[in-house]
Order: sequence, then structure tokens, then C-alpha cells
Amino acid sequence: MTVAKVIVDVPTMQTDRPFDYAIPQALEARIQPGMRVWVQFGQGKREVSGMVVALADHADFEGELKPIIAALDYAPVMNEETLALSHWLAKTTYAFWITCIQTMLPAMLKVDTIKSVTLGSQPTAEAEALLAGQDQLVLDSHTPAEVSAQVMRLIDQDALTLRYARKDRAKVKTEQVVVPLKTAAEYATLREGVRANATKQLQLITALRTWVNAGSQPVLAEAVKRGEVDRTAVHAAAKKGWLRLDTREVYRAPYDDLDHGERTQPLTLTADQSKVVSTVDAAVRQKTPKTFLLEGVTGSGKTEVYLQVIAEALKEGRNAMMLVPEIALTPQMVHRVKGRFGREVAVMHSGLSEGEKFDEWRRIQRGEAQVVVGARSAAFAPLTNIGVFIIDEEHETSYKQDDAPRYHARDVVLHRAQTFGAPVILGSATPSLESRARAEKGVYTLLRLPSRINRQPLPQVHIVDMREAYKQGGKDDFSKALLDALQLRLDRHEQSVLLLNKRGFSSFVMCRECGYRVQCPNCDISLTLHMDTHTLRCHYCGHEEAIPTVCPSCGSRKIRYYGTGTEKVEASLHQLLPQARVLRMDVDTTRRKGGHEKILAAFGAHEADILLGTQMIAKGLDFPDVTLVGVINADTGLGMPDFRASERTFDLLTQVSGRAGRAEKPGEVFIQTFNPDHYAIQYAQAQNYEGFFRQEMAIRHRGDYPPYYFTTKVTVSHQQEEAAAKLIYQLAKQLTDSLSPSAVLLGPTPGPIARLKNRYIYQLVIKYKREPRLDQTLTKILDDTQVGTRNGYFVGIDKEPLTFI
DNA sequence: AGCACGCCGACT
DNA sequence: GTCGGCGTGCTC
Repeated sequence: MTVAKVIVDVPTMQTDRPFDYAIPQALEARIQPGMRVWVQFGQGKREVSGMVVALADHADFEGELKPIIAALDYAPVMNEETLALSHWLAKTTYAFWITCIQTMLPAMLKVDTIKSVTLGSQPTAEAEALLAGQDQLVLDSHTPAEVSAQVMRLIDQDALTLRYARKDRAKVKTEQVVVPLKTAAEYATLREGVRANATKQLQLITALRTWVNAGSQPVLAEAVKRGEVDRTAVHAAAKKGWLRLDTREVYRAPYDDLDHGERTQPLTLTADQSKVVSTVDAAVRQKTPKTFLLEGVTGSGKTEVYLQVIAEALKEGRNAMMLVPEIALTPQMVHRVKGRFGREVAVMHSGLSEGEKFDEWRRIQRGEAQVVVGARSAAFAPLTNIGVFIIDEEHETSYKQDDAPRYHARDVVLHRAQTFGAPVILGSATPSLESRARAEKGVYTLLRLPSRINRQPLPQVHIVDMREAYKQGGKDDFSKALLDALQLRLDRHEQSVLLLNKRGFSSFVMCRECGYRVQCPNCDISLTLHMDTHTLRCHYCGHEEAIPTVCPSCGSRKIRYYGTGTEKVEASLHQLLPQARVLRMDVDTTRRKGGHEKILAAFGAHEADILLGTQMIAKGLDFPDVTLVGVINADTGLGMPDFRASERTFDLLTQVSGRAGRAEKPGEVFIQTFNPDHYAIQYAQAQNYEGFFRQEMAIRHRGDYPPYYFTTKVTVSHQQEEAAAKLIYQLAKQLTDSLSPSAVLLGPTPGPIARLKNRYIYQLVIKYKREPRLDQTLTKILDDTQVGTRNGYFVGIDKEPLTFI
């Protein structure tokens, strides 16, 4: 007897293990590991989906096994490697196995369970009234409590019957093709029998003869569109047996134009680039899972190195994966890769529709793509036989997922690299301290691209002391120096980019009379001003309300906007430089699909003189006529109580500075700051990564912070503040007892946002060097607190969190 | 999660 | 005496 080990779609601690199911005769030959199945689970008639993770010849379960009801896939959607990866992910991130599986699969493969009731064996008038003439009533989270209570009672009376159904979202796009069934001669005969005025039929027969002669099976919709045939005539002919209509699967191809365009040729490498390429190529050929840290300044040609290494892997008959931060996954980037490898490339990022993502995923799954380019979640792409992994901008925080499973794409890639025996390139102009320190210790191999291609000089970087700026004629958020520089660019018809550092910062409404700030009613944070919709919005729970005209607290009319939003800066620019054409790029103007590209294209076409935006403009843009980059507020991030604040500020300033003057025209950068002496700003001015690294490492060492120590964050939340506080102190005690004396416990403290979505949050952070028992303790904590979820407790564990305190 | 079983208060 | 509240335990 074969049994299937199934992980059911019930994300709880108690059910986070395989359950044994019998495989019915009819499915005996079909069921394989990696297939989704439909099973009954629990006492009732509840039906859920699940994933077969293994087959066994005997059951470990003593009782009687329930059978698998149905297979949801014709072929496995996960292979041995990705299944093992999902298990590893669950273990290392403390997330449920099923949650990990769902994260790894495209959203379209998620099965929705539909619960509904139909008339039962003893129908009553009440039951019939409830159904209101419909044959079923769907129950979901929107069903009012009193209705579900009534339904429960009627089910007990057999007046209603409970039903479960599944809704698979996966929609395979199909098209119909015309298959001629007769010979040209037979069609000629048929033609004789058709009335002379039946023009559509005559036209169809002509077309069919052409197709038979050409041996083609045209797509129906296309033939109709070209006016070659009439749709009705084709369907009529199909009934008469003149032809057959076949349904064929097609892919939604988001980059169809690039797939079939001309391929670009590899560029000639500099000596530095060649050295890097040949070093990595050797590891590709020898299948050594070495990790290379590629430190290369902006404009040093990292991308070309990536492309040539990928080419080497393909030459060796292996595949390649390249991760890029979401905001850097621009059309320019996709063009460069698709331009070199064409249809071999599958692209996965959030800008695609669910259907497009599903199709790209299936192409990879079926082995039709050799190269995968994508953002964080593309690390899970079902690519096989991977010969090289690349993570560009490896220091980017977007590689870490903020909710369960809290994974870091870099860790996923390093793990898969071990399985495949493939080298990894971690590339950055400003590597994360963690990676750079590992290179120092020899865990990673450090490779450098120290100079810009074409020997372009680095831009001249000026630091503007904002404490002095107003004395010297600065206005609003602009120093005189920056305004003059902008004016000069306008006179010369050159372009400028202005960066507004939004980190740890947003515009809000405050009363000048009493200091009242408009807060979110559900979360402990100030509401953010949105001028486009004229509302105040909470960035965490989405609460929205109108902008008050009088202070809700003291009744004063002196309620004003504070902070520097892009909108406000844009308004100042219009005042100060009325002739300048300004393009604004932020979350509000890029929300719509393709909004990002439109703005960049407009700027590239010189439709504006100044591009004003937030972090997103710092990534990978390359406009030859930009000769000035201004950073309006370099230090808002420095004020944050986060030990990585300096690193983030340094990264951002270095990146954005690299955006100036990439062509023949020399660039200039102005950094406005209230902390001109801060080392992060000083080293960014000098474009001196090594200097920054040394100093920051010293500071981390002094504070026992990463990369010298590991960190793990434990979060507790509850509707009642005392309940959350009580539990976190209890956990703190439990942890202190089990940890070695060398470990440090920070907190417990209220979370950075003490209340979110009406839940109070408390957290603690463990810093440690080596704690072999920590994993066991954390697992036990999760186990113990699981019973508490009923009473509204939530416990979360985040290994190596990127935001805390 | 969601369902059943089981043990204590206000009703026919 | 019973109907029904929600605390606890289990799901192959």
C-alpha cells in the first residue's frame, strides 16, 4: 500500500507536519510528491487542499486513513529540490511549512476553499427564506455573525447541508487553431457543392486550401482578425467535418517584443572585468559553490560581468538566476538581459499581472527558460540545474521579506547554491557590512572593480551645511548653493535630479497652537498627508480621513502641514524657479502600472528639467544629460534609532552621487545636511567605501552589533496592552534562563510603533555569538504560545531583522 | 483554522 | 429537568 504524506493548508502549529492519506486505486499511478491534492481534514466534512511532500509504503498513523479526494495537478508543481527548500525555509524562518510552500508557488496556484450551504433533507420555511430562491448560500468572512449562527442551527436540524468546494485560480490561457481535415483536392470538390452566393463559405474553402498546401494550422482569432475567414463559417464548417478546432495552450508573454528582437553582442571587457569574469567562470566550470563578493563602484560595468558569466553557465549547459531589487528591475534592466539572451529569459517581478507571473513560472517549471531575472521571490523560481546565481545590489533591504516567512533572498540563494554546486556573485558598490565582513574573514572571495568604465571621473560632491544655509539666503528646503546650481543647469539646458530622503520621515498635520498631531485611531502613528486625494492616511492600516480645518483638540484654526513631502518641495520649486519644468516621482505618481516607466521616459525625452523623487530615483537610472544631483535632506535617516541608520544613509548618498555626469559632461552633487561632519556623509562625499566600512565596523564592534553578533527579534502582540506586556516579560525570563551568559537581551520594549491595527506590540531582541540551544528554545516558545492564539496572542520570530528598536 | 465534545447557567 | 454558552483537544 502506498500512502501520501500531505501538508494540509491549515496554517497552525499543531497541523504543521505531514498527515498520512490513502491513495485510492484510481489515483495510484498519478499521485507524486510535489502535487497539490484535495483532502478531507478534521471531524466534520471539511475539505482543504494540501501538498504531497512524500510517498511511503506504510502509514505511521495507527488509525484508519482517509483517502485523497482528488489530485489538483496533472504534474508535480514542486520538485525534490524545491520541496526540500520549502522545508528548510520553514525551519530557518520559524514559519509554517504550508505558508512557505505557498510563498514559493505563484499566487494563481493557491486554492480557495468555498464554504456554502444548500437545502438539507428536512427543509424548513426558514431555511428556504434564507436561501432566497438561490440553490446555495456562500459563507465567508463577510457573512454576518447572526446569519452564521442561524445557519449553524439549521444545519443541526438538517434543514441545510454544509458543502465545501474548491476554486483554483489558475487560468491557463488558450487559443483555438484551425486544423484542416481534408486534402486540397477534396476541398476543390467541396467547393463545387457550395452555392455561388455563399461568399463566406467560398472564402473559407480558399483559405483552407492555402493552409493545407502550406501545411499550417493558423490561430483562429488571428485569421479572423486578418479577415481571411469568418468565425461563424468556421464553426459551421467544423460541424460539417471540413476542419477541426484544436485548443492550444499559450503563454502570456510580457516581453514579446524583446523575445524576438536582435541579440546584443558581448562587450569588450576591461582588464578588471576580465579578471572577475574568468575567476567566476572557473568556479562555474568546476561547480564549486563559492560566494564572490563583487565590490564595484557605480558605472564600473558590473552588469556586463553578470551577462558574460551567465553566458558561460549556458555554454556549460547549465541555467542561471539573477536577482535584482524590485525598484531596479526597470525596463532598461530587462532590455539588457533579454537583449542578450532573448526568449531564454524569464522575468518575475511584481509589475506583472498574476496571469503573466503564472505563465513565466510555468515556462521555468517546464524547462523552457534558461535564465531567470527577478526580484526577491524569484529566488524560489523552479529553475533546475542552476550553474550560477547573481544577486545585484546585495545590500538592498528589499531582499528581506517583512512578513512570514521572514526570509532573506540572499540566504535562499546561498542555500540553493550549495545544492546545485554553483557559485554566487553578490554585487554592490556599497556591500552590506555583513557580506563585506565575511569577505574579510575569507568566507566569501572579494573581487573588485575599482574604476569606472571609460575612466570617467567621479562627480564633484559638495556638502552644504544647512545650519548656515538660511543665513546665506536659502529658502524653504533649498540652500542658495543648490538653487544656484539648479539655475545654472536650466541656463545650460542640462538636467537635474533631486532626491528627497523619505526614510523615517513623512509629512503630517500639527496644530501650531497646542502641538496636537492627527493620529491614526488604530495605530500609534501620525497620519500622513496625501495632497493628491486631500486626505490623511495611515501607512500601516490604510485608515483614511479628511484633513481637519480646525484643531480637533483645542479648536484653533492654526493647524498646519509639517514635514517635507515631495509635493511640498515641488510647490517650493515652482515658486523659486518658476521657469523649471519639474517631474515628480514617488509612490503617489507611480502607483499605476507602468507609471514608473512613463515618468522616466518623459524625463529621458527632456520633457522636464528636474526629476524630483524619493529613494526610487537612486537606482540604476542612466540619463546622459543629468549633470546635477541634489540631496535635499541627507540626514533624516540618521535620526532614526536604528544601528543601521549610518549604513543606509551612506549607501543612499553614494548611490545617488553616482547618478551625476555619466557622459562627457562632468557631474556635480550637492548634499544638504544638518550634520556635515557625520562620518557617513563625509565618506559618501569622498566615495570612500573602505573608509566607511572600517569606521562603521569599529562602531558595531563597540556596540556588539552585527556583523559581530547575530540578532533575533521576538514580537508579541495582543489587543490588551497588559496582556502583551505580561507575555513578553515571561518570554524574556524564559530566554534569559536558557541563554548562555555571553548573549545579550535588549528589551522588552514597546515596538517602534507601539500599536498597530489595534494591537499592542512588544518586542525583544537577542544578540548572540553562538547559542546552539536558541533554536530549540524558540521552537518551544512558538509551541507553547500557540494555544494562546485563541485568546488573541500573537508571537512572531524574526531572525536577523532589518528593522528594530 | 474549524469542528466536536464536554461541562455549567437561564429557560420550556 | 433541558438548551445552549464557549473552554479544550484533535485533525491522517
